[in-house]
Amino acid sequence: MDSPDPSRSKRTAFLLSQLGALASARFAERTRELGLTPSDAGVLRLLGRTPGLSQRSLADRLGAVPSRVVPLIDSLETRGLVARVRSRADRRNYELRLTAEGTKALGTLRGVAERHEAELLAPLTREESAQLESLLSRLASAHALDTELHRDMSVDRTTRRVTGDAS
Amino acid sequence: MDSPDPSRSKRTAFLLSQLGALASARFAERTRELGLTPSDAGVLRLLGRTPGLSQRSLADRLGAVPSRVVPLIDSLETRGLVARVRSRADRRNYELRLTAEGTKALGTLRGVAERHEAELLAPLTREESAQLESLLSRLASAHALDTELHRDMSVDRTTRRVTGDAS
DNA sequence: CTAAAATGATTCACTTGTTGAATGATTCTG
DNA sequence: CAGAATCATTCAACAAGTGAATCATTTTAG
Repeated sequence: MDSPDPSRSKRTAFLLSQLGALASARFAERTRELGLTPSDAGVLRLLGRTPGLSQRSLADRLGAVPSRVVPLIDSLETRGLVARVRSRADRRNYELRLTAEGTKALGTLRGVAERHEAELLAPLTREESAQLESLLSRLASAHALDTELHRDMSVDRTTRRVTGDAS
Repeated sequence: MDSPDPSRSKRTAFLLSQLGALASARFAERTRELGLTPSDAGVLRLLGRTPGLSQRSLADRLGAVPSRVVPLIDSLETRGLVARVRSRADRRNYELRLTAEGTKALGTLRGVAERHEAELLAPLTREESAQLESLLSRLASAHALDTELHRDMSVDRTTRRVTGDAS
């Protein structure tokens, strides 16, 4: 009717959403076969990189709320993958660490992630994959989706409190 | 420990998930300001392209289950954006069409989608954006994420029924 | 040093989005 | 015409996630 060229642009964002959903769904399938959720995987990865984290800081780095972390760690602890030990320095919080089993699971998970990536990028050549990664990487950092979710961003918590008072 | 190069590859899929989630969230924000959900937007877009669709075929193209389509259309009908008229050929199903208001909303939505896309791709040059679209496009079609969600795929329903009997 | 504020973990009630099974009306098949 | 299939609908159930309230502990201020 009014637009002679509906295919020009304006579908990249849509493709990004679709492919992102596909990637997430496939990854979820794969982790589910290991008895893990994607959130579980995120926790293991984070604790592998930063042992001794408290639930609060884990929540921050995960972009989650503390009350959500509780059942997450509960389940991992029950299955013997993560251990809660009270911090001797500050007995309010735990120091979360991977158990030997947890470390093993993390290893398995890395393999899964690699196969997942390989499958997803199979239609592209090595060069194209590298190009894609470079482009996505730039988008991610430009949009402040840093390596982990909004890293520290201690502003957030403050803001939340302040606006909480204001409303 | 065992891997000397943790940054080699294997994060493209992760980036894709993250950026996809970001794109979806931003789009949801924008549509919410119009009083629409992303699902609403999908329905309007589909009915704009294919008027007279039944709820069943709409569900198929949306990748949703029919019972989910009911409240979706209910809400759009209540707001006067979509009309249900009984098919004279087959009085079991409706023919769904956009009202004048619905068509207007679809127009607004197209503008929103364009601004959304522009904002998302702002960090890239025109060339790079085109490159990205090309790569994503190839990934999408290679993974059978065709323009719309799994197009017809009448196999799906059959399979579901068959495996339902088997289990 | 002690009272008040802040912080970490936890619980709980609640919302939201989604699903599968059962139902009624209509149409198709043999 | 009788039975199977199909469309729309309702409903109960479910998972994920959130915010508010609570308790123990630590920090801050007077």
